[in-house]
Amino acid sequence: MARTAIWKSIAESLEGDIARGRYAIGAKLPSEAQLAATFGVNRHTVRRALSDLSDQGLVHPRRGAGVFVSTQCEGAPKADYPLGKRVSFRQNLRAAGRAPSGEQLAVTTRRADAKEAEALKIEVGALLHINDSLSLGDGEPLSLARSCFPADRFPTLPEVIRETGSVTETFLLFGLTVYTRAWTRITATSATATQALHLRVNEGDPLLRTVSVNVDAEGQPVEYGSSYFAGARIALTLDSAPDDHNA
Amino acid sequence: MARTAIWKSIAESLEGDIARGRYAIGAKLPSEAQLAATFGVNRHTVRRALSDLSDQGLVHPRRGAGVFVSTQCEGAPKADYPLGKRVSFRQNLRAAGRAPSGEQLAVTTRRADAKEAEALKIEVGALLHINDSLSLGDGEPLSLARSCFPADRFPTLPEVIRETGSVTETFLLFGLTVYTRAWTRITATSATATQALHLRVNEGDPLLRTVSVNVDAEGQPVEYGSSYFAGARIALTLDSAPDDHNA
DNA sequence: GTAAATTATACAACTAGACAAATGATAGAA
DNA sequence: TTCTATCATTTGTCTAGTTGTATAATTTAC
Repeated sequence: MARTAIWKSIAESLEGDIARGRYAIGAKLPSEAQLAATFGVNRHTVRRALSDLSDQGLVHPRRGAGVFVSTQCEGAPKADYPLGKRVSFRQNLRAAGRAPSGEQLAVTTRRADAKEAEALKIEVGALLHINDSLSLGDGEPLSLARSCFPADRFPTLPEVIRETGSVTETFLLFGLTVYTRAWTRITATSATATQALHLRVNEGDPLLRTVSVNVDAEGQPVEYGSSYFAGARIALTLDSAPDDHNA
Repeated sequence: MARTAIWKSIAESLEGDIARGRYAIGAKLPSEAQLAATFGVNRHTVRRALSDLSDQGLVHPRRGAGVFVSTQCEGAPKADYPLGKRVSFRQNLRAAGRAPSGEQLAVTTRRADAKEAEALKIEVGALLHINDSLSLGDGEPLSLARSCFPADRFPTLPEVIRETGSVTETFLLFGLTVYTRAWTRITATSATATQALHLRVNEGDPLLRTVSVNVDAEGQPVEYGSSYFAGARIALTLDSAPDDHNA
């Protein structure tokens, strides 16, 4: 009788509910057990349907927590992220037509190791402020970033960045209006379990890793940053027009 | 295929931080709640990780006080991120498909699809010469490159490039001495079976993909290229020194 | 009859929330 | 100063709920 599979009709039903706004973006669907009860089927059948929605990118499950709506329609295109001399995450995203937002993960202070010291041209063991954050575009996690700042130059940075939540604004409050990217290194890596969790991708999925240093007008390093981008959602772009695409 | 447990990934991360000296001996780790927030997991999952470190003797918890580092971990060297060779972006450009050590894979001619036509600013269906090549450094495969050229501008390109094996030289023979990169897009992908074979990596390993267009002095596109770099062996670097082309 | 779809069961991994127990800091009183 | 009470923070423990995975039995479609 059922010429269409049960799971498929369930998937379509849920898909309709999501598209119709019955479940808002970010909302939690009823548990698999509940759905199974209301549809009158086995939990695995519901899981098959949810797996389909998950493949489409409509929902995103979190073990132990539930299944959450990620977007109302599928197939969002990759966001272009220009790497120029002046890089502002928020500006870049707005230019790409996506609403930027950020999530502060941790602000810590510790001593610099050799690599960090070299990049920032400070002494090994000098104090660093470190800001870990997750950046989102349209609610989708795009990049996981760690920025290191020399503490002697930005002594009160932890409080400031906790308030502003933005590196650009923080620099502004320290009177640093002009800074440019000195260099960037780009590599490809695989997502670790925790990275995958934050970026909402699967473990082992390809990530873009950028490591970069920003310098002020005098060429003094002010930020040493390392970011992981979800490879499926972001394309880094280089316009090698010698110009500054700026404001 | 059992994924690595989240708690294990967290344990490894903390272990690395301790080994790297981020947390000194006797230092107090962030509270379980803080760690849970920064890792984006439940406190119990962090506790599972800490319990592992505690079993290893790396840390010791004190109720009401915190978790403290007991010893520096000597085992588990935990290679940071093997960035591999550092190849300057310009070198990569020269090397991409035109290094003398490169290996010619195939030269074909066919009609342009929509994307290629747009990139090269030619008609869809116009003839293209396509050069597939593999470039090596120190005998290691570094990148797998495909370059597309408009056939009407370089009619005899297949023979020429087969002889020279170099795009730069080929351009030279066509009287094209000055050309610059118009733009580059960088994404992360997973290696397919055939790509893995050529690049001598494992299927599914992360790759860097660059797509770019070279233009002549008049801004006319002359080459549309796409390269796959072995993510573990290559780091693309961007020096945003004031735009000097060439050395 | 066979293969696919669905059900059934069990357990592992993770989340959520609540509460108890120990600690560290502060303020006030003797 | 010294002691004490208090409070916020932190680890320890417990219960319950949710998703992930593995195995096997049963029904359904062809």
